[in-house]
Amino acid sequence: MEYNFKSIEQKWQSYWKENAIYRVETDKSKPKFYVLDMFPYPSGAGLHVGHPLGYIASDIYSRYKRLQGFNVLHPMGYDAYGLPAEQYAIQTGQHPEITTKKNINRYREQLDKIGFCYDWDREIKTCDPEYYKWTQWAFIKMFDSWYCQRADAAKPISMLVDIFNEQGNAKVKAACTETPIFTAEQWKSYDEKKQQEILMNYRIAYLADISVNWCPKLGTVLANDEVSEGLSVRGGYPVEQKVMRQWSLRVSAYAQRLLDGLDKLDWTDSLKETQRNWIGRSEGAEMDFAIADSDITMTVFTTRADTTFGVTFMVLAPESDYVAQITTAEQKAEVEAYLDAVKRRTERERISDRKVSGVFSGAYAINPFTGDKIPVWISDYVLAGYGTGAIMAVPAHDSRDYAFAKHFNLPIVPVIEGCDVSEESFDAKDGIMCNSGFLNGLQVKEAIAKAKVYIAEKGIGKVKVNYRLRDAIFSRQRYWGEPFPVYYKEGMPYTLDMDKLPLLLPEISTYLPTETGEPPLGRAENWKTEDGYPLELNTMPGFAGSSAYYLRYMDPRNNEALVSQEANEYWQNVDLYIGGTEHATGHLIYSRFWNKFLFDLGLICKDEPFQKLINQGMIQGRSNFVYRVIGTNQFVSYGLKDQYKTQEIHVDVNIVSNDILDLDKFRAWMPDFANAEFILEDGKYICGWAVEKMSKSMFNVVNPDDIVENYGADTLRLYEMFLGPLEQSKPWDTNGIDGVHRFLKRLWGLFYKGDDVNVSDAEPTAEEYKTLHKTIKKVTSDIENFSFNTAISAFMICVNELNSAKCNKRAILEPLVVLLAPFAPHVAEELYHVLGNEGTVCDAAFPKHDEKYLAENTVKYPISFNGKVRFTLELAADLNPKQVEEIALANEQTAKYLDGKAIKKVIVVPKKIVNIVI
RNA sequence: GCUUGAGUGGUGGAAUGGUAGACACGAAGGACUUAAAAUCCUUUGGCCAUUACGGCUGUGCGGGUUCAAGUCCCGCCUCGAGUACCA
Repeated sequence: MEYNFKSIEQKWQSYWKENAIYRVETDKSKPKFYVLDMFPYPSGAGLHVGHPLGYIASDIYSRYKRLQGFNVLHPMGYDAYGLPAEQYAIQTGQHPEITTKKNINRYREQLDKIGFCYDWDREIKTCDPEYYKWTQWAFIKMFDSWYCQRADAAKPISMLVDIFNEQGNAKVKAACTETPIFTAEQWKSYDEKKQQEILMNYRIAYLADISVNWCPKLGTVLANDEVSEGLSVRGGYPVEQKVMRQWSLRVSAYAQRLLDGLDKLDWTDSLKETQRNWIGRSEGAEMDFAIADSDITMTVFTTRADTTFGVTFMVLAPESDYVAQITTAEQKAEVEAYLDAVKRRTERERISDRKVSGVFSGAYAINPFTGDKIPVWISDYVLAGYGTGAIMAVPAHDSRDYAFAKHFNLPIVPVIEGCDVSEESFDAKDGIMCNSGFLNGLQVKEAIAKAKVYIAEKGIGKVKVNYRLRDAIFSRQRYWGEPFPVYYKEGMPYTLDMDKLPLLLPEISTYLPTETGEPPLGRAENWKTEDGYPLELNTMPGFAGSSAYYLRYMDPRNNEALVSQEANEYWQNVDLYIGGTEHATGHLIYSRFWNKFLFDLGLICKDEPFQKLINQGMIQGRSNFVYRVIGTNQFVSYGLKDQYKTQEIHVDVNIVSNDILDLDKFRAWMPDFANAEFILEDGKYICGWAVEKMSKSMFNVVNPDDIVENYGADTLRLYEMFLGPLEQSKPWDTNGIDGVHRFLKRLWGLFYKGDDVNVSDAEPTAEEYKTLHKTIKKVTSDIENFSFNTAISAFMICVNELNSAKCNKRAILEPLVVLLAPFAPHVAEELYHVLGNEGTVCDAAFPKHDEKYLAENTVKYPISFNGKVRFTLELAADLNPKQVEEIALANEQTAKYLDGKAIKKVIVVPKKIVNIVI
């Protein structure tokens, strides 16, 4: 009987569905295991072959764990809010909800064909009011919380109010926006508005003035990605930096815990390192520099207090408040012109561009160590968001300061002995101090410590730990997002009561900002509370809904809580999380922050959400090209193209097979090519190819549906995994898929003779057992290591060996089928029943290998001389290294290769190699 | 720029510091077939040999450590991802 994947896959997919095979319930009798995929944003293009890569991997692992007796939670849902649906709505007028629903249905259809073991009863969508009720709830909790640094945890804001009432804020240690000191009496004397303003400085969700990329023409804020050279990518309109009042989340309060938490996680070192660098802890000092002839002092942060004697100028970020305070009348015009120019550059352009620019403020500061008067400059290489937005410049020992000093001819004073700063700065923290008064003669590290002590003693500043991690901007001037559960009374924000949640996203006529530049929600009618207070017009960003979604899967239909305590205590947190590395510094930081916040409130039991994390690589596209002879309608084959002047044109990879173009399909592909003529080689048109991003415009998108249609879901699953290591990015090339499809056919062939099942109950031979058990061993360890490609190779080797041995014995085939079930569940299920089993292969037990079948009698030792292998000896496996050495040296071939030379040393690596050093 | 990862045959890739190229695709040759498809067998890094179960060379580039390096160390080159409002 033929391997009819279509009927098999249909049959078992409906069986699984009808019998709810993959539904999962809390079951305290079994150990739990939680496997999660990063849920997708349902884009209009549907799934391409790259999307399921991680899902297949997690599916394999889930099925594996299940076969091992775990109660596996493996849910799926949709990150349904996003810009593309809104853009589409702006263009077409179609409500984003309709677009999103349509896309979700399409995704679901595509996912279903691949045979995943998701428990779809737990599906969530971030745009579902039942879900975003809890996103809004979490926001309210953050609004109602402050971060107490003594407890190192978030605490209720009511507790803070009590403290203010009793003792003011002098003794409060909080992660907060800088707030003047006040007493209890003063606090009580403040009116409601003033008190709210102060509390805002402490809230974890707070309003702040933030500089953003504002496009007046589009009436919206843009991401750095959406801006290029001062113009919006969409439309090409001017973009400027504008300060706007935005909701923010005090993520920075958690910087140290986010850093420390990494140590306990089972993530790759590189990902942890990325997060560490993103958080960017640096220990240094804050120092005050007085401005000459004024009572202003400027505070800077530095990690190199030791180099203060080398400070020859100061630099302010253009956005710094100090700029307006210190700029002199003479320099005012020049400074303003510069600020105006800087307004047109995004932060990223400022960071990556090495071109030096800046302007002198006219003011001078006093170096607190030397008493020298040094000029204060303004330049966009200093960022307002990091440190204090002002730096002390040490051109001799910082490359950016050096470039600036060279460009503007500012003095460069080295403070480390013997370093040459004529060509470049000396950035290393190494050497002995000079030109540095009381620090002279010290090692840099000692000098850093001594300078810090000096600064503290003299009251010049204080020792400080600074983090690069910034608070998350949480407002979006968009329609398609969660509305804030916030209303305004006398200009101050208040949150809605819980019983008013969810606050539903209102209908509006068009999805653009209003004429007055308000966000789209400004168009909503009656967008106010029952008491008539106006509601917030911004919506929440994409990461709002994706930060705690993993908790919701534990208890997705709970109306009383995000997750019940019982469900949370059973499922704990995610044991295995699979997703792309592009989320390393976004989602994976926000989620950890959000989770720690909920943990502080005692609502969940784990302070880290994702115990183990695997980043699957990105699947790139493999594009094909044809070569048109310029000015003609002739297309020349790849090998002959150099004989002509040609133009390279992308051609749809779906009409190309093994780089050979299907000429008729090509003519039918586009009207332009209907009359195409071809210059062939060997009667074929060979296409060129390149690896590029998979995208519609490159015509290199491969749809998983087509693969399933032509080869079946099991083949797709195996091939995606066979393509290469899970964590590496690699190009998709359908060409190799026949290999895994043939493997399934061969496996199938082991069970049948003609149309009849032909499985023998005879006892397998030792060889056959060895084949089986070595496969079990290899596959098991490969699954544990997420090395699915080599596991599939092991299956192939196994089937090839069984095929050569014409082995059709049940005792071999049955464990093999169960072993394969995580990878190719449909065919495994079918063959499991062919063997006469009842129920489902999902309830079988994962086979264990038995070492007794794997024992080797002999070992082949390569014998090498000075590392060069010359011949091989086959020796008994149970010899010890000494015996191996004796036999190897006594061998006559050894004597031949020694050629009378003396032996210096013999190295025997057991079961590996014998190396003779001569 | 900064952070982070990758570079091995015609292609995807394999290799706890121990015989580089497993497994698979493709290609070439052969068997079966009227023919094709499917299936099966053989060969397949390069160069030189073919009296041989032979020799040399070879993992982006340049150095180094080691009896032994694709693997470890130092310095480069190229490509991918992220860079805070794409998701």
